[in-house]
Order: sequence, then structure tokens, then C-alpha cells
Amino acid sequence: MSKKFYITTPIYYVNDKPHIGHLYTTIAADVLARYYRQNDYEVFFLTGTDEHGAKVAESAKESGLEPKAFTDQNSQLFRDIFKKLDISLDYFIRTTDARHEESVKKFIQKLYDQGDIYEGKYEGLYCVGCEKFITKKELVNGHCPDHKKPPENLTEKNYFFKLKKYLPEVERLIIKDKILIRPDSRKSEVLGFFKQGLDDFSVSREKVEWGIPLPFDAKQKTYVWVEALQNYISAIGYGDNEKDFKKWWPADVHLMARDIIKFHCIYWPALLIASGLEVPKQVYSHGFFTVNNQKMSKSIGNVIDPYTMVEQFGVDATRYLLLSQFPFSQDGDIKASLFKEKYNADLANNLGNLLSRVFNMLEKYCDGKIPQQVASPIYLAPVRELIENLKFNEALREMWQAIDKANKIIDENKPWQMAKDASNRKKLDEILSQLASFLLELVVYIRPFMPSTAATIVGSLESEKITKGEPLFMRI
RNA sequence: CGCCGGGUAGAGCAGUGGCAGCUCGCGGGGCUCAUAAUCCCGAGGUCGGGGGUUCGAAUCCCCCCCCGGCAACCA
Repeated sequence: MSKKFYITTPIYYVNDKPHIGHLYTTIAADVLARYYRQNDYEVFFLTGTDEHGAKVAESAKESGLEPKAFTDQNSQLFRDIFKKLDISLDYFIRTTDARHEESVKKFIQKLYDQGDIYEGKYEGLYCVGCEKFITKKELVNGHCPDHKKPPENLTEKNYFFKLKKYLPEVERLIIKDKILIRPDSRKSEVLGFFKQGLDDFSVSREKVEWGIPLPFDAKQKTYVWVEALQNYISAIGYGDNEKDFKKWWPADVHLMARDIIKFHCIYWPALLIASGLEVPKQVYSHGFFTVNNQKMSKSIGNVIDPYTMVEQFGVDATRYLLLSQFPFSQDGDIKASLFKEKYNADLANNLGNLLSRVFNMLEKYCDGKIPQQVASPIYLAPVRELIENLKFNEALREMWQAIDKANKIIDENKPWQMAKDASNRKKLDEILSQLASFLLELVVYIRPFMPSTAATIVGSLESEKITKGEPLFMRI
């Protein structure tokens, strides 16, 4: 039986429209999913939308829609853009799926039955105008930004999870890399949370309407974070398909941005341990984008719309540009001109033009056929390890250095001069065959990043008569 | 306040003790198979600031400045 690979992205909050950040995580996950599939792993690639909570209910109301209708609409936006970008997901989960809700209830009931959930009080700042708790961070001069009034202190009944009971075990697993947290810097950040001390956390809300009712107290709704994390197990059958669940769990990688590692590295493993399940093998946290050194935000108005990018560059180029520009583990800054420069330099000039050169010469000098079976003269092996370690930009850099070498080989050998003299026939055939072999080998690594580009290249090289064809990436 | 990152050529980044690198852009030259593409050469940095350890520091230690993140829900 082949090996399995279960990879997840966070589920995206439907309150927001899809933006470049959502795409970034999802494309990275897609590259891994495609890579492992082509290496004969059985892959389950999960993404989806997080749909409950007070904010969603509020936004729905503003749009004059019922919460469900609102989430139907916004969830679809995520599906659409993922489809547009060739995301090869195996399952799209919504936290409003009946299956998910049942799974969550089963999970939380178990914790309650075994005494890991207890009744307590939640104290917080409550704004009467908003009808919800707000955080200190949201306050402007001590006032609610929407209602210009100071919030009042209020307590409500909540249920709490005995996090503290499980902290030592979670910490031990992290230290021993049983839960591998990467990059390393994030691991030390997480271990720092333990040093600062962590409290039991609330798993329910009384004043939230739009959520999954607690099975043991229907007046309370499950706190969205607790419920959201469980998508990773409900999607693969926790509670309703033991066979599938056993097959896929534990996750091989939970992929996410660095803002939510605490939930994934501490709360989530603790919940799993409490319910007797295995912990995820790896949590990988990638960086954030800034745009012109500013945080991407709606109020600043610098949010990059994925459709605009796809319209300008095309699907494959968008995938390439997002993953090649910065180290995956670190933050990166996007400037308006960067993508265009990189598109022209890497895709049009280097790869695109190399293809035109090789295809054209095969057509002109070799009657559209690859003359011989020969080995590629360019070494590409390190790419594999780089992809497996999620060093996407380095993997791509390695591939593009190989493309440079191929261009150099052409210039050094000057096939167009060889073609003028029949005595060079053998050498000319050999050089062009080598280049074709190189492209076929390169395409294997390009495929996870740029699936349709890879298909086009293979299609050209395997056709009856190779022709120069249309340029793959036009300069812009 | 606390905790975690980051600050290296015009731009984006690599480089964790031994002559400061890569890509893009820029300047010059070559080639003509190719998408004004490609190939060669070159200019450009007191490695955020200050102090210390060391024969030697971008790299280790201390202090400071700036940017980003976490602290009950924006990738």
C-alpha cells in the first residue's frame, strides 16, 4: 500500500473576501499535495470555510441576509477562486455542514462526559450597543469605536476546557518534535507561551446565536475556535466514518500563517490528547505579506485581489510569483512593480524564451523530432529536498539556475552555426537532444507549481512534430 | 510592560566566527536560434546604531533605535 499524506490549510473565515493571503497558503498546500501525489503518495488535501460566530451573524444582518444564505454566498467565493487557481483539493469543508456539526458535538460531549469541561464564568468588556464582548485592543480611547461609549464589565456563564491538565504533555511532545513546529523560530515562540503561563480556555459562548449548540447545554454555542479546529478531523470522518478517519489521521502537515500557531500548537493538541487522539505530525507556519511595508488591510485599501493578479499574469504565473518571491518561512514585502519584473525576468525571458529557442531549433534543424535519447546534462536533484522542506523559493531558484545553464549551453555551442555545416550534424543532434531531456526532467519539478505550463511543455515535446508554437509567457 | 521575529548594494533576499553573496534593475560589450529575449564584463554595501568578547564579528554577548506579529477568532 502506498504511503498517505494528509495536508490542511486553515479554514478561512467567510466574513472576509478571498485575498492574496488566503491564496498564498492554499497554493503552497497545493504544491505539496501535487508533489506528493506524483511521488505515489495517497494524498488528502483539505481546505474550507469557517462560518460561525458573532461577526458573521452581524455581517449577514448588514447585507440583509440570513446567516446561512450569507455564508453560502461567501463560501462560494472561496471555492471559485480556488478552482480558478487550479487548487487540487480533495475536500472542501464548511463548518455549517451537518456532518461537521455532528462531529463537533460528539467530540465535545466526550470531553464533557469525562470531566474535562467544567462550568465557569467569563468576565469581559461588553458593549451594549454591539451586543457583544469586545477586546481591549478594539477600544479607542477606552470607548467602543462604533458606539463611542465605554464598555461595561460583564460576566456570563461559560464552559471551560481543562487545558492546564494537558499542558505538560503538549509541551513534552513539542520539545521532542513529536509535534514538529517549523520553522524553528516558531517552535521557540510556542515554547515561550508555556513559560508565560496559560489558562484553561472557554469553549462556549452564551450571547452568540450563530453557532453549534453545546450538546449538554443548548443555550450555549460552541466557541468558534474550538469548533473550527475540529474541521481537521470531521472532514476525514471523525464520528461517522471510523475507517477513513483511521486511514488519514494524524495530519502530516497543518499549514497556516503565523498568527494562529498558538491555537494549532497548544489548544488543538491538548484537545486531541484529551479525547485520546493522536496529535498532528507537523505544524508549519509561514510568513505574512506587507504591501509597501504596510500591513495588508481593508482600511488602508492595499489588499491585493487575486482576480486582478490572475487577470494580469495568468494562473500559473500567479502561483509562481507568490511562491518564488520570498522565503516561505518569513515575512515578505510586496511592491507594485515586483511581480511584473519577476514575471518578465523569470517566466517570459528565462523559461519562456528558452522554450521558444529549443522548440524552434528542433523544428528547424531536426524536422520536429527529438533526435536521440540522451541524459540531461544539468543536475536538478536538490530540488526534491527543498520542496519537501517547504523551501519553495529555494526550490524554484534552483530550477531557474538550471534554466540559466540551459540558456548558457545554447550560447556556448551555437547550434545555429552548427546547422550551417553538415559535418556538425552529430554534435547538433546531441546538443538539442540534451536540451529536450533537460526540459522533460525539469517539467517534473515545475508541475506541482505550474500544472498547466507543465502539461503544455510535455505536450509539445511529445507531439508528432515539434513546432515553435506560441510563446508561453508573453512579456508584459 | 511581557513574549517572538526582522533590519545586509536602488529593490527583493541568502549568508550564524575566517578575503561580503544571489536575483532583478542599472552601465558597457558579444550573438542572432529566440518573446528588444540570450551570453560575457562592470558599477553599486562603513552588513540599523553604540559598546564588548576574539588573532579575526554581518555572524557571539550587552544596551539602544526602527518595522512586523502574539496577548479570546484577518493567510
